[in-house]
Amino acid sequence: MDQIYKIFQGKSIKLTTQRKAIARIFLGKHCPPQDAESVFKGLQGKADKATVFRNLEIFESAGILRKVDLQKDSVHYELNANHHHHAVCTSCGLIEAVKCTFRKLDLSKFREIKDHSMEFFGICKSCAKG
Amino acid sequence: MDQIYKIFQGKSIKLTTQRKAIARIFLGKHCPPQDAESVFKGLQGKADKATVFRNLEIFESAGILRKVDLQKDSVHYELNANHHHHAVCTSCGLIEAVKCTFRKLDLSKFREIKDHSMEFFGICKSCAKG
DNA sequence: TTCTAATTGCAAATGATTCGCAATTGGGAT
DNA sequence: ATCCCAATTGCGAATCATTTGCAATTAGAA
Repeated sequence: MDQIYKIFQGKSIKLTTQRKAIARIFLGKHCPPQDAESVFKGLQGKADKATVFRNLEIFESAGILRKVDLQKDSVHYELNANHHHHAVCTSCGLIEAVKCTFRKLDLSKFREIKDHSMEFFGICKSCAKG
Repeated sequence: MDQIYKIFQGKSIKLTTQRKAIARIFLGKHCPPQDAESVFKGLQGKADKATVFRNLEIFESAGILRKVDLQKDSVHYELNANHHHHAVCTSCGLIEAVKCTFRKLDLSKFREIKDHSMEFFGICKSCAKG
């Protein structure tokens, strides 16, 4: 549980009960990327939805969470640790974690790359059978 | 100009004036990824915005366009040809095309990968100077 | 414990995208 | 070339994710 406090260490963010509850959700084992709606539901009334949106953004700025783009209608976030990517089944939504195979690239117009996304879309074995 | 007709060849999509106008935009030289709003503006009244949304989706299903995720608030599309990726300047929005450096990966739960995204976010040289 | 700036909840505002439906139109059949 | 009809369009209203204003609450420093 003090994993939660560790997360906020050194960040100038007040430790509100809402924030602890939100962090707790992302700290769950194998927690898949979450959007505001799913976090809000997971909170079962422990925080307002606007508060969830506000904090997802704050957590991202603080480096606690990172944005994940799964080509869904809403923005997803996950813990910013154990850098990896995702394969998403476009049929059932299943998400599998994927190692990063990113190689150096040379860009003529850029000074510095700070982040990158790399997601894969396809059909999982289970849906392929159906 | 008949490049436009070639695009629709073999697809069961009616060649409306609106669709030709939309296609023409994407066929422009070095056309960066466009969202519905920018396409709509580019059309200067030649099509309704709902028509733009509908056709971007139809074009994508037909394999004419592909979705690009630039971590902006709206969905962007570009011509589905010359497979490549993007580097986006998070300060000024500049987009540079990037070669695909995607390597094989092994997925345990997937039968088949149909598509992938890989975008880079950073600061361009011009913004770094400012 | 007190104080104050940060944070929250609520409700209203935005902005992107979608939908319903009547009017229009492309393109095959005649 | 003309007719016909399903596909497509324009318009406006609806939806959905996300943001914002503001008064009430609260964490944490003094």
